[in-house]
Amino acid sequence: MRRKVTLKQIAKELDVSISTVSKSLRDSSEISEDTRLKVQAFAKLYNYKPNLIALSLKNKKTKTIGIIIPEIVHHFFATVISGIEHVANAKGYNVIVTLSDESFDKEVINMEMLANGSIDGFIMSLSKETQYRRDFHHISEVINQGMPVVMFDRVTNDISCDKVIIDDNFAAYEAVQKLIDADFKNIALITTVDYVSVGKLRTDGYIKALKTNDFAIDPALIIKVEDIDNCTDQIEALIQNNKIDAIFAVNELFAVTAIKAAKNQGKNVPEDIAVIGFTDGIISKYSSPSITTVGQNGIEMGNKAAQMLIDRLETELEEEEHYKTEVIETHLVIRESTPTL
Amino acid sequence: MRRKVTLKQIAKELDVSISTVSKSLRDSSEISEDTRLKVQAFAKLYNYKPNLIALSLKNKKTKTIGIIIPEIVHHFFATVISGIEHVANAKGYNVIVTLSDESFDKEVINMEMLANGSIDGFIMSLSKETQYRRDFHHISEVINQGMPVVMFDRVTNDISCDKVIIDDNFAAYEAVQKLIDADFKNIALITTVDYVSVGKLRTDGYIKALKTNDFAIDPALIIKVEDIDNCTDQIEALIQNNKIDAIFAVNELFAVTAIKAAKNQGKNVPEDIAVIGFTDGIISKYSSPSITTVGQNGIEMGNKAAQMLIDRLETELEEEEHYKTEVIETHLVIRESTPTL
DNA sequence: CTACACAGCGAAAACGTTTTCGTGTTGAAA
DNA sequence: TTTCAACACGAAAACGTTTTCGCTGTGTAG
Repeated sequence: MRRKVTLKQIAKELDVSISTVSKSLRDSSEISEDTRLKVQAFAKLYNYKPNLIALSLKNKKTKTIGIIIPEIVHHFFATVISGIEHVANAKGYNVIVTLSDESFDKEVINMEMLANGSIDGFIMSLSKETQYRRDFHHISEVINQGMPVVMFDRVTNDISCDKVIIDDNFAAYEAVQKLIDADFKNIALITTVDYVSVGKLRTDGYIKALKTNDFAIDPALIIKVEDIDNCTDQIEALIQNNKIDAIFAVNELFAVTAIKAAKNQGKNVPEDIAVIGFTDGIISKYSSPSITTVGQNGIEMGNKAAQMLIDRLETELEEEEHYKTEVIETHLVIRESTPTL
Repeated sequence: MRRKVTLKQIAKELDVSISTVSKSLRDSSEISEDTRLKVQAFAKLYNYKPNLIALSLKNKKTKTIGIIIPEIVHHFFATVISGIEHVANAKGYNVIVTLSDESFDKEVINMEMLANGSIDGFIMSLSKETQYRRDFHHISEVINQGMPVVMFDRVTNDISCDKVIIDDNFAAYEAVQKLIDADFKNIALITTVDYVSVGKLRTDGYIKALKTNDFAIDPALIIKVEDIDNCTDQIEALIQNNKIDAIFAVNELFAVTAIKAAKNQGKNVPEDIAVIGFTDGIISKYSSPSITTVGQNGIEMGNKAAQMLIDRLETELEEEEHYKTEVIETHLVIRESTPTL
């Protein structure tokens, strides 16, 4: 077992000083060609690689980005990580991932953990509980210490920092408008509880679309799901309502569950009920019928977020503040769960 | 902007030595209660937290686990990460995730990157290209430097280290046997190219089941998909074969694609063709019909892998070698794509 | 009164780098 | 022969910790 070799060991072996070794490896002109080549050869032989921890300590830069997301098993978050990782890697950064499990406490703990030197900046999406409690002190604290933060998707106005979002409200509005244009009259909404920021925004978009077209808002056509893991009953109950000819769901899961519920009740999608979902993930693509949905490009969000964070890290000169909010374009992905619109 | 406070600053402020501050904060008995309380109060006020990078350098332990996987947008890998992250977190470890994108070079680069001090040990699953080239020097090198490695799912016999796998061969065998028991006679196989280790093992399991039951191996019933992103045509062609009454697919994607292809050709699942897939992910659950599949518990694999790695890290005393291979139980998840078996 | 134990604290090394600032040697110019 | 520049290298500081060891002063026992 050959343990990793250090500058000190090379120095000792070649009977020169540590400085000489370091300089040789960095091709400093201070060192004679003789010594330089000798050192480099030796270093190559022993496969010397600088210790990144030591470098981090010295440079006060870790070249590492910390990510905090609610869940990694959600396809959308996985795509965002993928997006972040790719641009980070291209720029020489690593990525530490931690999960909040939608819990405020875990979010705080992980954040404090990473803030103590492990990373140069954060990219994060708020946990449900954090959004519910509206307690963001951990985030402002980190920002106050001079560590940049980029928030994506689930963001808050209470913190000023760089953000990457989609226009949830408008995207929902557009989707519902499509349904209205296709002459659907009784469009139901399956959404989340209001404190989930994106859920609320999408709900607002739905309402806006109805109002714009002078449709009445019928509470019987709207359900707000509390527990996403047990939404089936609630959704089945909704679909009992025979008035409904279309459904807008604020995520894939609600959409596919609605389709299954409809089938169970002998209703065909899209003939009897049209369905539009939100998020173009695995489910929408492989469901039968496949689901028309609002595509939010997770990869692109990740790319953008990483880009913004790294930009801020590498220009850190001045311009604190002057935060930007990037809006990623969405687009309706037309599939089989809607008739040709 | 209040930057993070260090021992040195506290020492200066209170006019004591750095050692005194450090000892006070660690409740050393060397320090008088007076000084101790004074220091602790000050530290709390300024929210002192030790710099983890400095600690890592000093202790030669980072309390961080490096993960290298081919892709994060695969649900299975996401669940494994989730499993790893949870036990790692519970034990005070962080998790760095890097992606190989199925590329040998990226796998090597990321591995070397992380090996230079950033982490205490690896958990990894081989990229396709690495499996194809059978070049594992980067891994043996890391192990040689005394850094423990745990491989999961896509492993190789060429490297001896701790491993977490499922019994792919047996699981496939069992699944196919179920189909045979249910009196299916012409069972097709949709698998990957042979160098993908788990694909090969599952293929072998299929063949074993057929042979055990004195079924002929019909090459016309077996396809090996090269490009997973463009498997549709190949699969549709297979299903043209009207002999086929059942299909065993080595992953979810092949299974769902087969079902769609069957539908397109007017064949009903499971009435005309039964389908069993592999991996119990999102697709199997939400597809219509939902898919009977071999469940491999990613969370559990992640848990186990993290457990094994941390065990090895924290007993590092001796017992190099003595590597274990843990086999995680699989189970057939019965759903709608097979008739009641 | 002497010796000694012990409490309380600080200096310094160590982890592995990079970089600034000397310092000694050589050769050439004056 | 003296002076000075250039060259080649080393010492040491710095990043932020923890820990070992040594030092000083006080109090107590002999």
